[in-house]
Amino acid sequence: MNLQKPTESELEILQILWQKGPSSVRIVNEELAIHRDIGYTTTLKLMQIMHDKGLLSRTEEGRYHLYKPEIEEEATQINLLSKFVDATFRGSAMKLVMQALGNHNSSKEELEEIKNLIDLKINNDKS
Amino acid sequence: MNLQKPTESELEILQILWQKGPSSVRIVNEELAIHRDIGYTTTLKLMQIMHDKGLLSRTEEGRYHLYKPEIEEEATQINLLSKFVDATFRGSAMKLVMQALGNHNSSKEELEEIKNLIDLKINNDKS
DNA sequence: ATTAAACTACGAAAATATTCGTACAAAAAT
DNA sequence: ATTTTTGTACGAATATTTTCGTAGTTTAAT
Repeated sequence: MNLQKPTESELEILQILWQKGPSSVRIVNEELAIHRDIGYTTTLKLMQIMHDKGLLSRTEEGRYHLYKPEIEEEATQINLLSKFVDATFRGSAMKLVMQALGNHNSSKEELEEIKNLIDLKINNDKS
Repeated sequence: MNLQKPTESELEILQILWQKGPSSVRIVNEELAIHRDIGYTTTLKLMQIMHDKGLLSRTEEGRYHLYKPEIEEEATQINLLSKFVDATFRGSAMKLVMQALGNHNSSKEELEEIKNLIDLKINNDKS
């Protein structure tokens, strides 16, 4: 299995690929360039490294390559979240949740959704 | 203000100092050494660098130094959390909360506490 | 009064991560 | 047919973070 921690740059690239689906280096680079200064060959090199590591697979489409993630978005999020909770909240997921709820505006609908999830958990624990 | 992102090692040290209060390099090093292999001078250097950056202040207590954090635990958590949500959950704090609730066992009491927090938020938004 | 132990300071090596230049190949435009 | 554009490959420079060795100072122990 592949549960190594991607670097920050790698995560940026993964996000783009998870969002847009299999993409060429050019597409990814254009997306990255919206947020920061980055050269084409830098993106290329990063994606080649990720390919070497097995984080991305690729297929030749004519003269360019299409890259796609080899790790799943949700599994990766869970993995990173668990490390983040340990490092930043000394393992207290509850503390993190409270902070997240306290510091972000969220709609009534979202909040109700979370309440439902909690009720579900409470009821599950009963049985 | 000081809201630069501490490195992983720096965060480990901050956690120890937040937890145990002002401490000497030796104390911090002993704590770090529980979890991983690390030499005394490595910890010393890290703490000196953090002092240079203004992350830690120190007082001479006889022949050694007592270090203490110059940034607050909660403010730092909020700062890191916001960056983490952006990088890992593309800004969706709700997604993060759901994952955190879904993947960590938490007591009925804690869950009730969160429900209360949510109700509070919902009512606040009404007024 | 020597020696050993517990410190700090600091340069520099090692490990990681990021960035980019240059070389080269293939396709598209002129 | 040349030139320009759009790709890949890859070595190497930079930047950042982590690690530690060595030197030197002060205190404690023999």
